[in-house]
Amino acid sequence: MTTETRKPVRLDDLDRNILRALQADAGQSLDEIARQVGSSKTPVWNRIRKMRDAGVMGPSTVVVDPEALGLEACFFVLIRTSEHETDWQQKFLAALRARPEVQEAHRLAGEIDYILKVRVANARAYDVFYQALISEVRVFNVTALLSMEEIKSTVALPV
Amino acid sequence: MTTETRKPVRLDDLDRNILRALQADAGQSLDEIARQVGSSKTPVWNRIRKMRDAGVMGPSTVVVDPEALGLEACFFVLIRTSEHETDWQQKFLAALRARPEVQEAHRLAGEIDYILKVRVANARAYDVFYQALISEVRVFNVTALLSMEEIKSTVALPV
DNA sequence: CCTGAAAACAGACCCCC
DNA sequence: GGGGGTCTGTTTTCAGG
Repeated sequence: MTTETRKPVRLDDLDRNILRALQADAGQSLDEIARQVGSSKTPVWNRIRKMRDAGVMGPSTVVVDPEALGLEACFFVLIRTSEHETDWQQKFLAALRARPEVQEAHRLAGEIDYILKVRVANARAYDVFYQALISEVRVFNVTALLSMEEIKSTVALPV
Repeated sequence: MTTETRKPVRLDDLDRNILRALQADAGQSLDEIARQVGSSKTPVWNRIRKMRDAGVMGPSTVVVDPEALGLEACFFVLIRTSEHETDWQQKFLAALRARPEVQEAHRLAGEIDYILKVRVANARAYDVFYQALISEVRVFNVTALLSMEEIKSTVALPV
């Protein structure tokens, strides 16, 4: 069993400023971040380490342009189901996690049970995904919303 | 005026493997990436530079745990509007881009015109956001879907 | 286009304040 | 807990095959 790091860390202004800088560009040098937040190398490094250990931030990643990979279609999928047994749910979650085209999956409150964000090459590829999904698990109703334009997409949280 | 980098770059297998490694952890050393993809430092570095220059990948970032920042509520907002003049649209887009709690905004095909993903501290904070938004621009119908559980959330695209 | 070495650089850890 | 220096490893560059 993996020990989930769940320490309740208090973040002060310096921590938050560092997070902001790292979210903007994680490739910056410590000196540069230190300059931006009005501090010096060592404190910045100590806080980064602290926040990493506490699980406040995950590993750094690069954001890749989907179009460069030929992923030109983005769907939001609204799912209603009639099944709510743990058994069904486990199977459904496993299916979602296994599919790399699913970028986000949330269980919702209210009439709609789940929402997915799915990135695929085109409408045809979405249909392949959809058929595969409903063959794995029973769902009651599925609505796919096709994105025409990505107005905004950011991984940065307001710090 | 910024020159939008829009070169159509062909990515071969080595490029894609490098992207996969960087998406998993952008903090790895070149040697380690080179080892993973079965190549050597310099070629890996050349391709990274090429892809950066071509805009295939953006700057590296860190993924921050929303709960650590006290952002415990996530809403998907479905918006219908009756207004479709460019003037209204410009104002709407500007409002979305200006609000840091909006993590994603897409213009959709079909009955629903827009979908937003909004991260806030709690339901109260969402209402503040919502009231502010509808006071800035007229919308016809708004449905907010509250996320109960984030089943999956990844920034990594299938490469 | 890759290999290997050399130079510039930044990250990790120290002691002192 | 922050300031500054130092050592180590990494990034970046470049000559050569």
